[in-house]
Amino acid sequence: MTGTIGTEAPGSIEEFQARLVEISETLPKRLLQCADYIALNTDRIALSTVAELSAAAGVAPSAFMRFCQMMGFSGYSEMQRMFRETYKHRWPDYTTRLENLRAAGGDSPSALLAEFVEAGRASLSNLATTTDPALLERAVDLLVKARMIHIIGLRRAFPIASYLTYAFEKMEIPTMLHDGVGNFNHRSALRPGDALIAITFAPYTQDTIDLARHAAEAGHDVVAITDALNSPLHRIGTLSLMVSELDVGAFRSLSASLSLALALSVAVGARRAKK
Amino acid sequence: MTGTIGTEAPGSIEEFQARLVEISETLPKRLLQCADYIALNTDRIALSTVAELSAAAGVAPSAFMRFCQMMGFSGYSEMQRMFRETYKHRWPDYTTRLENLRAAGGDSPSALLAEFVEAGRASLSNLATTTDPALLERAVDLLVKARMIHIIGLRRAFPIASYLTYAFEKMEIPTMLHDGVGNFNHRSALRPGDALIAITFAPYTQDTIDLARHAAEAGHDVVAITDALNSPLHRIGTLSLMVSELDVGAFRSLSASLSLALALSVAVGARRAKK
DNA sequence: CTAGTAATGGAATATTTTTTCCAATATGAG
DNA sequence: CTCATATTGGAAAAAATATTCCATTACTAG
Repeated sequence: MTGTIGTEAPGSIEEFQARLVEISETLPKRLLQCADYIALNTDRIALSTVAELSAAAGVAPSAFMRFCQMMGFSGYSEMQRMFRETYKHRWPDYTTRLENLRAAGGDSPSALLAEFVEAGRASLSNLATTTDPALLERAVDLLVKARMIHIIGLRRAFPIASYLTYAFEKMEIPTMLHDGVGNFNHRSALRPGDALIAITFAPYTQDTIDLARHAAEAGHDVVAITDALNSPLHRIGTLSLMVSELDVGAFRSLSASLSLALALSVAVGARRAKK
Repeated sequence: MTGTIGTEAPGSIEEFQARLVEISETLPKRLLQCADYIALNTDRIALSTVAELSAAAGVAPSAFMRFCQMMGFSGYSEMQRMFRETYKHRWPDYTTRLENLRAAGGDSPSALLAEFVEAGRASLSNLATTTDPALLERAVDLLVKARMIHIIGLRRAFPIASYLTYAFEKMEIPTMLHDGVGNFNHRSALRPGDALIAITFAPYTQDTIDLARHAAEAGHDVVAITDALNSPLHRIGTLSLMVSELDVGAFRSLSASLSLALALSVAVGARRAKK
């Protein structure tokens, strides 16, 4: 038996890679094959079985098994678990985390700020990895064609609606924000050729849904910005853009939603300016 | 047996999502629970076991199994295989995906999105490292004491002002948003013991500065959220919190400002609830 | 209220995947 | 060349996981 005992299992991808380099020096042929393959295909570990990986690396499963042990894990499962956990942790559960914080008496404003910053960063990464460029492109197309752009987003979605309005206004694109002031019903302001951007997140706001439905039935293009597949807007809208944002307690940082909205509006502005 | 036969299994995430929406209409309670959970956590399928997912969705494993069949798969394994295959090709790795987004180049929507995402992430990191915990703490103190919290933030700062208002409202803290609707001047609404949160970034909005000055002169506590030392608010406010946000072209992502605002309001809410 | 049908949860079974073990093979020192 | 030791591959055992089946419960129409 070759000495492996006494070494801790890597707890992060960085540690994993460090260890990989370290042991590569002293590995026999077959195990080196494993190491080389893994060095190039680290990200396959989370999704593949030993059988698949060993076949791809050109070694027997049992050899691969030994490789895992040389890396400091008890076996393949433990190694895989590390990777899966890491990938899942991109999406931590903030509600419980916040409760823990509070329980530990750490609900100082700066601790809260740290949580919001974290949540915001995670939401942004997630937005970058899940957004479909083609869909975004199509949304821009619709809005470039529109004679006038109507915007609705109430309560939690209101900051986004208002920032969109600000951005369009600054680029001198005809825009109307349906803000509900005075409880006036402006739905008849939608004229042929107009488009609507509707924004709502769970729990969905009825007025937003109503206007979106009305617009869709009247034949307007409706670009929906919402949070999930089962959102009512998804069924109504001509096209829906999905943003999932992490909650911290009962609140959402909105970072991702705002970035998406802004990218959308600036792209529309740029394309219009070209004409 | 309920009719499922004859439907092809979804072969891509898009098809999967379409089918999910489609069947959601007709699903019984438990299966709907599965659908709702999956709608929000689609990306977990590739990495989790039925046992984990069903537990997370709050249903029995067998119910989850039936859900998979309703989706058109022979079982969970087949469904999972579809996701694993998809992810093998485009693994949601932040750096790679960001490059993909950028690849479209120029002012394409996805390249812009990448810019905003990056700017947002950088601004958030910067916020976390530059914010002074003691200052934040003092701001919270001021606001906890206040009889009523007035909020002003116009134009570019309006989304932040409105989200603050939303947050305070949800926590049942007496709040008034000075939004400028109808050009009414609500400055006399400031009563003894009230505090003001004033938000403005360069180019500074005159109305915001005016109200802040008025409030300060009348002896109210003014918490300023602004962008630089030379901001007029900085001289006026009792206390000012600084956020520097990166620009993308002429626009700002607002991620950092919103996170700061939210942390502030939640901290105030938490402290008030304790009393 | 009742019968009939659909939905549900849990336990039993089947399948896949991991892990261990051992005999066969290679390697290197003397 | 030979022995001692290290390495390897395959097959059997163990563990984890998916899937089916069925008794029980909840609905619904009459």
